[in-house]
Amino acid sequence: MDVASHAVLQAVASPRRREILRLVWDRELAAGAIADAMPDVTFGAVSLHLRTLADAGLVTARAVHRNRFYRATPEALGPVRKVLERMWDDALWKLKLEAELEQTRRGPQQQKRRTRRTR
Amino acid sequence: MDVASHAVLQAVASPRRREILRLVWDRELAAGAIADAMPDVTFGAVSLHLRTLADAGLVTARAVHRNRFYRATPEALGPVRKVLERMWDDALWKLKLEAELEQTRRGPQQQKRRTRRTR
DNA sequence: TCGATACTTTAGTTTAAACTAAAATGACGT
DNA sequence: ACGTCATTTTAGTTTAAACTAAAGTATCGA
Repeated sequence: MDVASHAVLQAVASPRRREILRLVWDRELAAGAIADAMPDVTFGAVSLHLRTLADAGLVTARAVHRNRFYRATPEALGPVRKVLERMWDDALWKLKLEAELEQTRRGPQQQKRRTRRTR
Repeated sequence: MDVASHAVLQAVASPRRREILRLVWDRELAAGAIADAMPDVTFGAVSLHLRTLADAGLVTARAVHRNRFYRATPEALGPVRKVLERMWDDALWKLKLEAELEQTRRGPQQQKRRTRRTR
């Protein structure tokens, strides 16, 4: 599980981002048009989701005049499919996971397999 | 995108749960053994993750004496793979998404495509 | 160069997720 | 019946994500 695949999994885990992804799946659409298609959320929020999707490689942007046209890059889902398929036989997965976790560790302060307090 | 697929995507989006999933991918393991393999998190936290994974259908539990043995059910990843593959041509996906979003909507209070304030 | 348009970024708030600590549950041995 | 063991659940806290409002950036037309 590399960093890129993690970003893709994170991206598609959000219903909101899947909604956006669906809109630009088979056509190019300007950021504003995407926001208009989602009346319950602000333009700013949509823009942030687009950035998340772009960082994951799930969409690409093309600037034309003042517009930025977004479109899905379905190829990006390929690697993830493979990750899901190969989880079980990837010998390095565990090690990669550990490196990945190191950045978000929190760690317990006291209790760890605590013996029940005699009351 | 049905509820079940959403649960699976949510479940595998977490590095911690992928770590657990990896541990029980090719063997049965008791909840305690899983917790022991993850020294930086409490038993309670592991148990909650196991529940999330079980709700998503990614693991199944088997009770033996006082132990509960968990094991991954790789078949559960099949539907998700298909979802990722078929996103683009699933005519119902958009409608399903809308139903799915209705439960987590927040909605803007004022601003929506605001005309810039004349200063 | 000024103002409008199209979008992005920042700052701050609210909501949800992850986690800990401790109490609760349930099965077993005695 | 009681205590212990393995695990789950609850309650409360911390961290991260989603969102809004507003400011910032860049491009275009007049």
